Amino acid sequence: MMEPFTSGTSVLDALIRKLSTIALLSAEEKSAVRDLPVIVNRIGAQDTIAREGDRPVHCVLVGSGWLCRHKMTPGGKRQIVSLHLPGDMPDLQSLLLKEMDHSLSAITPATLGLIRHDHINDLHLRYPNLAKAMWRDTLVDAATYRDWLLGVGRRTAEERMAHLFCEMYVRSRAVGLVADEATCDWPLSQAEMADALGLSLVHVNRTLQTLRSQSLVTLSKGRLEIKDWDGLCELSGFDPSYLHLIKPPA
Amino acid sequence: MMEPFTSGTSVLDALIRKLSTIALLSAEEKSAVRDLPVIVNRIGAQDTIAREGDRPVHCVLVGSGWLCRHKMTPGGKRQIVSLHLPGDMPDLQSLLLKEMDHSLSAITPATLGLIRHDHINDLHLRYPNLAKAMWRDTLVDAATYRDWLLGVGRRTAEERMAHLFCEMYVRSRAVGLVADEATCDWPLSQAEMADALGLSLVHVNRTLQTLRSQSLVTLSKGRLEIKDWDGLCELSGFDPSYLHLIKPPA
DNA sequence: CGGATACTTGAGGGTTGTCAAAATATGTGG
DNA sequence: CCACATATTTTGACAACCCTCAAGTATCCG
Repeated sequence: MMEPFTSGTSVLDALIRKLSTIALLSAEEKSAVRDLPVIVNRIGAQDTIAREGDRPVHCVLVGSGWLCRHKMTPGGKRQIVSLHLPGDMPDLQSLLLKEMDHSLSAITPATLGLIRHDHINDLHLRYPNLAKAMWRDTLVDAATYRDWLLGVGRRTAEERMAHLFCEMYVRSRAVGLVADEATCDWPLSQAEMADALGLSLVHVNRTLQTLRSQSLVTLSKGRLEIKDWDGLCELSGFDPSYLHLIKPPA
Repeated sequence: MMEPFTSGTSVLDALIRKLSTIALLSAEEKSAVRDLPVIVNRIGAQDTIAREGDRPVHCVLVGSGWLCRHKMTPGGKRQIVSLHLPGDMPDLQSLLLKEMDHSLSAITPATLGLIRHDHINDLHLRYPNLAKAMWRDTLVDAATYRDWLLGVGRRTAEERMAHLFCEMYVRSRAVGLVADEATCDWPLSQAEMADALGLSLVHVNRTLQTLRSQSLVTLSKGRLEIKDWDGLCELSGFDPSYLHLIKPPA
């Protein structure tokens, strides 16, 4: 499923594919992205890439695998604040926010492209439209936070979980990770889902069972299968406009 | 407390003051901001400035008063996702995200400066450093969302409320709205606090009483008085680094 | 095959929500 | 400046959703 990258080209292709879901790029801009100097790195599941307080000098580009950003309370309770798929640059903000206010870790084994800040800054000077595309990417991130806030604050456990399934499925499909029509990767353990949804592990397990019993989804062997898309959307109130995709899902 | 603005100069001064809390601006850049064409507008408490689905052509700059961004579930439950003080540009993202994915409303009567998108774009072309400052502003916004997510997901009602008091007090002070040492404006009704904290109105009332009974804060006549700053920080686990202020609070 | 991880189930309790109504504050027109 | 209407805060009672603790079962992986 995840073939190794021998050079940086394919991780950069993932970036181009991702940016193309939210902005129009010219051929010249695409080739400028492909020419970025990038260091390819592989990391294991659960490895941490950057911690709260760090001052990264690279931006991380996801080539394969899922990543998450998370924060902890002083009491040790963890909240996952975002999930990241291939093509995402989960710490683009470190370009301008020097000190990490959260941590970045791998959910699965992952291939990363490390791109030095100065190379990105240089790219932005030469291609202002790419700077805009990346700014827009951080704004879509923020829009996603807003939606998660609405979920954690005002949606029931069932609605919230259904909504997360909808979001990750649509995002996976947007970047070409959905081959077979109604399934996508789902590498999150129930404990990780709990941290992303602001629920306890036990309650995640029970909520999942009720979704299964309504024949909305199944989850097994790291795959999510959506059995009733309309039902899921109906239940969760999912509306993809907050993802600001250029080509809205069908 | 809120004197009227006869021209756009003072609303733009608020913007300069705000941007200066998160970025260094040269004298030339400041005067370029002051020269922005701006339409000054006054609105009443609870008025809505932009709704989900709108496509604004202006950015809104807060001159005086508090604003909030909010979203609703299909079932009609509301979540306030951010609060905005004078100097903030709460819908800067509309420059690049054409369609609003949330609504923007006034908490109090407010003075607004409306700045056309093309004027801001033009400013960014001429002063790339100002573009960076504004991008940084949107990233601090995102950092604040992350913290609110941690709060709604993993903090108790008491911790969450105490944390909000800490945040708004520090932000008020950063932009010069704290004269007298331990108080600031607090125009939120308990119903609005409920929507911001992801709690019910009744529970907000009871949580507030326990904070009061611990002599941590008092709230009356639209003012917040902090009686025990260290206690509040201790209880809520407040750490202002997520606000990314250039000059951290004392 | 064995140990670790992940998932599942049960029981009971606590934080928070809902409903309803009373008390207080706020605002406005006469 | 008062009187009344309205909004806001407060209180009580009860229920629900979700959490914690604890233990058992399945699954993965070397």
